[in-house]
Amino acid sequence: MQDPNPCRSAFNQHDHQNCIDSALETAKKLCRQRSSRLTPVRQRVLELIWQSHHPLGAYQILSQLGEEGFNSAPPTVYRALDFLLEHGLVHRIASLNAFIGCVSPEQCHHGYFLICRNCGSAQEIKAQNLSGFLHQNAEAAGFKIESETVELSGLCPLCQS
Amino acid sequence: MQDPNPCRSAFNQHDHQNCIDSALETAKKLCRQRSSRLTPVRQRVLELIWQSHHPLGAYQILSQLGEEGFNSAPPTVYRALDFLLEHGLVHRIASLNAFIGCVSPEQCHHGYFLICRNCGSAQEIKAQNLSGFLHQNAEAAGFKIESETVELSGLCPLCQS
DNA sequence: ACTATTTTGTTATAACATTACATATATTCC
DNA sequence: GGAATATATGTAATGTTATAACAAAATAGT
Repeated sequence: MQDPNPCRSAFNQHDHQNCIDSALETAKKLCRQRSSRLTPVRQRVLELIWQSHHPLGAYQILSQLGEEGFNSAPPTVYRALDFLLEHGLVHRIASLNAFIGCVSPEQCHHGYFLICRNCGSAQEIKAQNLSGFLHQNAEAAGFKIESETVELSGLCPLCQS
Repeated sequence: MQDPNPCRSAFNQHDHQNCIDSALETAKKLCRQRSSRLTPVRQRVLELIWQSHHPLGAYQILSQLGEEGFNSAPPTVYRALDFLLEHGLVHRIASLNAFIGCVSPEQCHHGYFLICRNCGSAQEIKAQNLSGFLHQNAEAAGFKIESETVELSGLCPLCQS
């Protein structure tokens, strides 16, 4: 299956506008399919998140919304984020209390992340067999995994030099 | 190498007092070796954390300290936690904003966790090859991992039935 | 147009964490 | 032992992240 979103390269130069456009198109398509409403605030929050390679905090998003004339009370942004999370359009990064766009909202329900501690950029990775490996280990303890949080912090290629 | 702490079974019955005692002895030994001071507050925080199989939030710990006559302003507990974290005696679980004892403070610098969404208990697991696997995947992206957050949420054996 | 559902506005507050500066307690070295 | 230094704690205020509760508005289905 082909990935709909080219953005697997937060650490490399690329035309990110493509990623944003692609993410929005996918979001619209999914919401149409599910007859969910991608309202103006929700769409704008998704755009703001995609425009950055740094995971964005809720209050960063909120202040942007405020500048653009949207309502800027916390529930506004948290509701939009809840919606986007439920639809798998964004991920929450627990170790940062921040949000990042999901590169394959049609399939994945978890995300594995590389997070640069120096420049703050983050990239979702595929790690094909990881889920199976984790489930295997959990099974040994009789545990049934429902959601996976894998956040790897360190130095991105650029920040190593 | 033998594990100094028997507590690898938050989801099973066992004499947890042994785990607590063992953790405290190890902590004292490590601090002696490093000429760090395991002061009364620090030790009490470590005990409180070990007494629970549920990861404890900072403010839960704080209110316990308060009841016992310790100072109960936030910095008190956060300082103690910082100390314990630095020495690898406890882990922070990012997805819960909570803290849990480390079962092998002499070796491990990361922790992999199974967290029951129903009863709230959490268990650290070994997952031998996981770190290597993660590093391999990161390397493919030119990324250098420094710390690993792996938190697996789901149902523990007891809560599945 | 009427009704039910969903979404948004608004106010307040809960939960988690840090800053800054003062005070006290240990440790070191003479 | 006593002064100087380093480490740890006390205290007040504030910063940051997230939710609760209820009212109003917009939308969808009939």
